[in-house]
Amino acid sequence: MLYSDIADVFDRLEGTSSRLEMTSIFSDFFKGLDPGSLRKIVYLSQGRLHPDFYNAELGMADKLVLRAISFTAGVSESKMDELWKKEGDPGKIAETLMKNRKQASLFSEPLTLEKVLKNLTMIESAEGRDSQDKKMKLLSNLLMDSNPVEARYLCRIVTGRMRIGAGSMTILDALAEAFGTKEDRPDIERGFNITCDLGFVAETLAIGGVEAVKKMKVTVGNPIKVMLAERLPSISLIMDRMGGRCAMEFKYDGIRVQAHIDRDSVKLYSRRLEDMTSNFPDIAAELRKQCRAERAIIEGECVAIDKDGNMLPFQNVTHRRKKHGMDQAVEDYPVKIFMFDILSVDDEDMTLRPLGERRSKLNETFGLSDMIQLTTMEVVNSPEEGEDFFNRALGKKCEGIMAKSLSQESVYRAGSRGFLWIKYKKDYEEALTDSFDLVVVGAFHGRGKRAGKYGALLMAAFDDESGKYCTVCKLGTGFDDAFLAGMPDMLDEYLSETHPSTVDAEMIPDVWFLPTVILEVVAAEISLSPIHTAAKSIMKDNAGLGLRFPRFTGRVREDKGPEECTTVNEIISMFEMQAQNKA
DNA sequence: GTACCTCGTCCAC
DNA sequence: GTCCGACGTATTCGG
DNA sequence: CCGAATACGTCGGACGTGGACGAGGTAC
Repeated sequence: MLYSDIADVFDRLEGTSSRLEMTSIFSDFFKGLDPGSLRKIVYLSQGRLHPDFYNAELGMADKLVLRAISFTAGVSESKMDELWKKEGDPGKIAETLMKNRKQASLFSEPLTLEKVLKNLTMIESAEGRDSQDKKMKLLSNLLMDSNPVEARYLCRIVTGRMRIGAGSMTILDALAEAFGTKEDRPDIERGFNITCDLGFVAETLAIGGVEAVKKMKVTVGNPIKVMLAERLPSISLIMDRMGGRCAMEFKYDGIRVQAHIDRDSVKLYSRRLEDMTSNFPDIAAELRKQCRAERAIIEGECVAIDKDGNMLPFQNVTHRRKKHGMDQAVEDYPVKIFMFDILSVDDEDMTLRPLGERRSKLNETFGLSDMIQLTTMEVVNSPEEGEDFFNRALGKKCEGIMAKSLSQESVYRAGSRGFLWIKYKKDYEEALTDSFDLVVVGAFHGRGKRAGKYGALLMAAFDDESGKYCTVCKLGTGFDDAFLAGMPDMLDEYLSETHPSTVDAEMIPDVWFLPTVILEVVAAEISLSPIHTAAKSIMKDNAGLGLRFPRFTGRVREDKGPEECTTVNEIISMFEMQAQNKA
């Protein structure tokens, strides 16, 4: 099969923003494919070579792809750099350079799907000495034989950013249209949610039709798409939405784990279905010990604790995400798991049962211990009770709460975000959270749909002692299109050719500004930062303070001069306050 | 050759 | 993780 | 009563901090 046929379809998809049209483009294309190719093409259309959970990556992203393009087209690194800043998309750059080249290579053969897959697979498996060069040349080898459109999507497949506007949900629509009817769509989606393998679902449909997909079962050992929660900005809105009554649960600040217990083997999967068994061997063993069923799938949150069993901030549990020296990490960073759901017990699918039933099943299936606990959960009947519960959650160092519907329809909706579960954190309510007035000291060029604009800003607080502006975060979300478009007008008059002497920064932006413009920023919390310079080495050696989940509130503080912005001292006291509240 | 640092990539949130 | 915008569909409004 | 306007949910794609790790470079 010719790769150009596939690239042309991607090109047509990118040309429309209508999901209905994308669906029919995909579905027409799918119908003509043999099942094996279909499977591979479905992966490619998502910028992948395998399903999400596949345990190997290409190890090639923007920078390495740019190197491959520059090697292929014979363009200097500095020219590449300039193009990268302007275009914000390696695919576009490759396309343009392929258009401009004088002559396609003389003996070039048309690229086939097989050839593309072969090289991509080799890129994936290259490792060790000179592997970066090898990866680069394997991609270059493909680009050499590409026409401009083919080159665009080769680069995008490798970086995993297809930018065709069609994600897995659109593919599922198309699969239903191609191999079934609209009524089959829920069954097909469920097939995806319990296998997590879009290509496999496509292949199964093409071979055995909807009947074959309906036969797919929740299986211990195969990760299931996790259920996600919607957000709402206040407890009372949540209670309205829930019809005045719901279950509330502490929302722990750790890593979500889906545990598959099967006789003597236990597998742990992350939210994005990566295998994390080796990272929490203690949890895996203890779950087996406490599980009274032969087989089960449960979900919980793994949280780091101190020696007294008190919960620690998120940063601690991330030390468990390592490959080497796990034994030491298990000792140094003890954890607990708080279980909150059960998806299967002894081969009985629990996902379609209502929440209450699942919770009782969870209770009766597991014994508890220091390491294995249940999330704190209560039935809440009014906003006041909800507020009270929320405050108790914060007191226990939780991030906030999850509200869960108690209706009979409250099933485990694998793979979807909906109002059956609603999360609430303190920083969702602006009145409850501290905001920061930070000065813009630099900017980064945007990528993709922000190409040619500033994609993010470098933000700083004022340090009265040194008289310098110290960085605390980048800021790249909360901007609407108008603000994004107006940024150059607002900022460019303060452009500085060099790193301003008044700015203390280790992170180097694409452009510098003289500290002038102040924006209001909210964040979830303040964390120790290895890169930001505010309060450097004051709280901890070689660490500064940074913001977690920073976003723009939409307010430009034109009323304030730069020296009136939030100070480093204020951030230090907020950080101390935050640590105190949690102790 | 080794020890250490930087850069890029990936993934948890 | 947060956030914004486009689309599609359901619901309400107005002639 | 029907077409137009509005409201709402879904989906996709921008962007954030921080830790770990592998590759590659450099200094000794």
